[in-house]
Amino acid sequence: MKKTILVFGLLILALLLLFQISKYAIISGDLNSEFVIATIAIVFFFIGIYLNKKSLHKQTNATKEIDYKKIEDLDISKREYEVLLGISEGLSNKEIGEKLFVSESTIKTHVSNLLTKLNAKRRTQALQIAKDFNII
Amino acid sequence: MKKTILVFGLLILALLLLFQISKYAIISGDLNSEFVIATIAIVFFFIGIYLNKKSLHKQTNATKEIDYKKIEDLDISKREYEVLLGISEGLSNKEIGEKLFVSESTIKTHVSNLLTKLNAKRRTQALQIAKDFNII
DNA sequence: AGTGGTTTGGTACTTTAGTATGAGCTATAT
DNA sequence: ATATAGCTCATACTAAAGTACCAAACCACT
Repeated sequence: MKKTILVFGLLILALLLLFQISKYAIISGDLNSEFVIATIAIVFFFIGIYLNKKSLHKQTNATKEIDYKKIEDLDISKREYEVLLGISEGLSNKEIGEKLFVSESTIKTHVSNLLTKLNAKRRTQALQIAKDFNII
Repeated sequence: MKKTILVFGLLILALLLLFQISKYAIISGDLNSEFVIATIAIVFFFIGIYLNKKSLHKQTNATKEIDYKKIEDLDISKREYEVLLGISEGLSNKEIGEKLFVSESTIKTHVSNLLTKLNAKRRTQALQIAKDFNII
């Protein structure tokens, strides 16, 4: 939000600056009006592209970004979240245990708690729910 | 490609038109130069936004589209693909069977064949691979 | 020093998942 | 007509996954 205001502020400043430049240029006859207008058109054309790319990028990223607040709301601990990531990579409990240097029993406990917190019956369902919540 | 050429052609035409309009407007003194320049700036600003939005939209859709050719390449049958979708919804074999009106045994067969074709050890891994291949 | 939350891990058990194999049934292409 | 491929289903089995319960160790906070 603050960035948007800043960008538009700079945009207005640039616009005013171009006004003055073009006025003097046309009056003094140093440059012809076509050239000034073409320059302005091109500059604003690319400003439009640039701003749009930024805002669209934010949107697409926003849907892909992880909702860390949701993870907290669901009361999922750091370790449980690591296990969830392991599941999303298609690993077995044993493999997740090896990756995190703990026993398979521990992973089972984490998975069981995760399923309760995500209100899922299976790990595949947990993945689906986690995706809906944008936490993976 | 053809559309791009058309759009840029129209863009150039619009530019030329604006040149003429602005020239006459400034010479005849009907409009002041600030107004003309501001109009041009705004018009091209929005043209930039519009064109960018279109091109970006195509890109984001392309990456999300399902690669049906890849499904064929992997030799995945229609029924097997339906089972894969069931898995991605987090359903159990039994639930997938109920959804497709076949027995759990049948689903097990399909799943087993799917895992072989996707070169996966588990259904969760199959999901991960299927996502990489853009087939779900 | 005690409390609460997290992490760890074990046992014992039930439930799913997955494999291997065989077999019957269709539609379709040769 | 007879392969061929896909879909169906069953049995019997092994391997994971998941539940329930318990308990110890740890860390941060008061």
